[in-house]
Amino acid sequence: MVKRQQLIERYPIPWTEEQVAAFRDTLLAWYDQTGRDLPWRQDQDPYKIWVSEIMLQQTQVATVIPYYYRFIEELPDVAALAQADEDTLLGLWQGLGYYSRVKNMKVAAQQIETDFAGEFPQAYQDLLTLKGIGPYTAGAIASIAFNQAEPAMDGNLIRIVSRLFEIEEDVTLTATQHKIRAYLYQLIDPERPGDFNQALMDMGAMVMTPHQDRPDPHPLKDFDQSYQHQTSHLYPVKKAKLKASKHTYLAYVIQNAAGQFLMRRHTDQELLSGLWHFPLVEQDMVMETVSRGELIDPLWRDFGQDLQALGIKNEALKLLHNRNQYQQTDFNHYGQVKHVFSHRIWQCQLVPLILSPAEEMTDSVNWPEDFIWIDASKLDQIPISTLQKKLLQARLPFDPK
DNA sequence: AAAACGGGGCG
DNA sequence: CGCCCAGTTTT
Repeated sequence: MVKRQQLIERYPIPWTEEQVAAFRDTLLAWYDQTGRDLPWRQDQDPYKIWVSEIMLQQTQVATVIPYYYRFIEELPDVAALAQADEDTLLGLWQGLGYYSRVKNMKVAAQQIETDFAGEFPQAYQDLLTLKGIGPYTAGAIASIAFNQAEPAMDGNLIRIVSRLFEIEEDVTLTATQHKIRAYLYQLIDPERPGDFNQALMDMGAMVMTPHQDRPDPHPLKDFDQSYQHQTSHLYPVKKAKLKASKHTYLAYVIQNAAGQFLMRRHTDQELLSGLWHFPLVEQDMVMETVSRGELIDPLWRDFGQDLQALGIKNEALKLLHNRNQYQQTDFNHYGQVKHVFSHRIWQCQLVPLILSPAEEMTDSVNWPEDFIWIDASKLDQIPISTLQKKLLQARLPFDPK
């Protein structure tokens, strides 16, 4: 945990004191006039703040309100929650989702009884020790219930600050969140920290929304760099996460009569280039049952040329057990391997084949350099990828070790 | 620091 | 149905 003073020194806010004061006044004036009047804003009972914050983590305000009333009526304080039985809790939570969180709340209530003598802890660091309370909820309770100048940094506050200052760094990075937290430390109104946080939450939910396509004038526009430049829609900057695309592969485990495996070195154009693998062929759909042809054809389509150059005839490739139809369950028996790259996910289905000795080889004229037959005992002498190691670990009808 | 978790809501 | 969300927990 980086200390507050360290962060402020590392990231001084690029505003004058007058600007900061004007920002607070503008924000709180808007909140006093326009902010939402919500049930848990009636008083500063930390228990009620806590219950509402946990509920709001997962559901919209309108949905939470009836649940909130019911919960508080049934379990009005920490002591009641600490003693509540599981069925009561689940009943009160039914329909909200994330049921483990209400279980965490009961654990936290018991922590309050045992670790804090039943007195709701006030210090941010103490709040963090409670099950289910992380940085956001600890900040919300410390500021709203106990008037401490702690930011409640949720998605709303991150979005607003990133727009105000046009923060170009990826907000998913820890360093960027530190910078935003540092700015919030300097912005938060020490006189009304709870209202300050709730004002920003309301602003984020009602005005400076995520999909703010048309940058309307808004109450904070004079403080909003992204409004001045009409760039609000560009913030917050998030890592262009190439959503990992999913791909299915058949991994052919081909063994000859001598017990050697056929392996292929990936070319420069491929992923994992230079490393040796069982021949892999992408498959765009997985079928319930496949005929021999449906299983062998993809291999032949991609590598038939090479296999012929190796002296392998199509007919010499036999499915294990020599069956014509393969059920999906047969596949499961041979195992699958999942491999995750940063940008793609490969699901590999092992396909064990044997090369029929009787019609095994013809003479090879020009041996393709990218293919070898290799003894299982020598697999550790060639460079292979983690994926290939996983394939070797997968359940096979024969033991490659 | 990154991944796992989690179940309702959404396209 | 599969993906996404937004925080906490776990590794």
